[in-house]
Amino acid sequence: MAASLPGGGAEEAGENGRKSPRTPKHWALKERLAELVRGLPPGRSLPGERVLAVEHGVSRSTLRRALAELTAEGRLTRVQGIGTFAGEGKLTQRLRLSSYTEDMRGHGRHPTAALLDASIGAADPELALRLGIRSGDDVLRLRRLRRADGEPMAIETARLPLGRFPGLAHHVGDGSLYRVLWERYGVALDHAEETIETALAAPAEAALLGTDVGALLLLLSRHCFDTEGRPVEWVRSVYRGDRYKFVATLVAPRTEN
Amino acid sequence: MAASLPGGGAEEAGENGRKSPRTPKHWALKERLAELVRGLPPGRSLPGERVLAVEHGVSRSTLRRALAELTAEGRLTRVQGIGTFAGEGKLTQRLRLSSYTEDMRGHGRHPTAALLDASIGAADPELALRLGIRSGDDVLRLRRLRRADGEPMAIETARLPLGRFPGLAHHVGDGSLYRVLWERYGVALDHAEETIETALAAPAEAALLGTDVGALLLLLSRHCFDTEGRPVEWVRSVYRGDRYKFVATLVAPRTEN
DNA sequence: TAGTGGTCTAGACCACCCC
DNA sequence: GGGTGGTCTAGACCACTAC
Repeated sequence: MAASLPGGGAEEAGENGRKSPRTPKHWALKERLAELVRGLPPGRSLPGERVLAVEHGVSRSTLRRALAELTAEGRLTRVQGIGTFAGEGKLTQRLRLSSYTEDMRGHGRHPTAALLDASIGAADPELALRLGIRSGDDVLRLRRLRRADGEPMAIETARLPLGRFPGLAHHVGDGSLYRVLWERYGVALDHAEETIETALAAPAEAALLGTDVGALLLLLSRHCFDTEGRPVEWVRSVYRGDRYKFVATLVAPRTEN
Repeated sequence: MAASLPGGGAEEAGENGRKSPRTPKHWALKERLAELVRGLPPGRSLPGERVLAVEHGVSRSTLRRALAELTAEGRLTRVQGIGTFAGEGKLTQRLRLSSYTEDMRGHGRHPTAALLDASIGAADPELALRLGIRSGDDVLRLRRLRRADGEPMAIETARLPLGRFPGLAHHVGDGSLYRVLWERYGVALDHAEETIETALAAPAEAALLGTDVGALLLLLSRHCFDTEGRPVEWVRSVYRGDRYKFVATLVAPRTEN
């Protein structure tokens, strides 16, 4: 199978005569490969880059750009030294307090959380504001790597005001932090403000998540409050954009027209 | 100012002797440029690519990769034929039913919505399932381009079952669709399920949004239901990932321990 | 050693905008 | 014409994995 792609030049007249947007070669190639991948079962391996480039009549760089886009979309998985494989599709996680474990179980996946780091530091002014403490106060920083069936999925960095939770560092493990807050300190979470945006993987994150540097991430920032309205923690989580999507239920305001 | 970057080769011993992740040149360069951009007011222009590449002792390709990452993060804005400029930061939109207009006004922005297309087609099996109709039934497809202060921000494609809303195509304009549904058909939205994931800009989307092909997007899919639990519309929206973030309020379940 | 993917380079050429 | 950013190429070299 060969057949080379049309050049990047303008062509094809859209409806009405409105000029259609230019389609770069890498995008046309991406769509062609997407069609190919669609017919493969997840995990099935593809030919090497050099072979694919020749087969489709493009340079390796152009081929790599198309593959990078498919990888970002979760349609391919690539491992250095091993090969390129058909992707597994995205997992859906509900946007709510304390949901990772249940959602993964709901998908028939085995979730684990490894504590990467638990350290104490001083709050900078911004963090102090968020946690309702004074700049310089002690803050406990917990860093976890979440996996599903052993596959790295997300990095979660939580920060809590240590003044409210003395000795907390000795009580955290791989289990539920919220359970510890309730059982040892009598603090229950009430609500949180969570923002979602895109981000790119820094080298350290890429290493932990097993992605390339610059890979697409979903960045979730969660600001949690207890039943008295006091801030309890500030969590920054990055999820693999190629493996995750989030779902929320929206309710119409009562005073709707 | 010059000083070239360290090569991509392994080096530097991290703390403890744990091997630190390799930092590619483009990432180191990105961080260096990010520092530079941080000191600039939004809209301030940067030197051209060729100049920057020489200044930092890298090839134009590597420089471009660093600039692409900064652009994806919203820290730079680039326009072909014009130049590269410091970015404006991200806007925050609340995740709720019917919020774009109010949220933009809340930011002091002037929101507009242009109707790109209103057409009638037959539902494919998947869409029919979502809209609670039979495959092949008429579906109204509405496509809007949303802007803030004239800047393209999102493309919204809504699909509604025409059987429930006869003549709807003649009553839609640039105003609120939900208002029309209520005033002419007595249908009020009750709730929706909204999923959020990442996506890349196809050529047509890139042209409308003024981004490059392959630019980072946030893809929101909204499935709306009326007060009787019947599906009312299916909306697929793509927002510029470099300009947007979303925020939701999460509430703890009552039975939380 | 030989395969895989990942990085970086130098240079050609194109599309777009403004003068 | 001469500036900007965008695409594509050919090739060198690196890092990782398997045998």
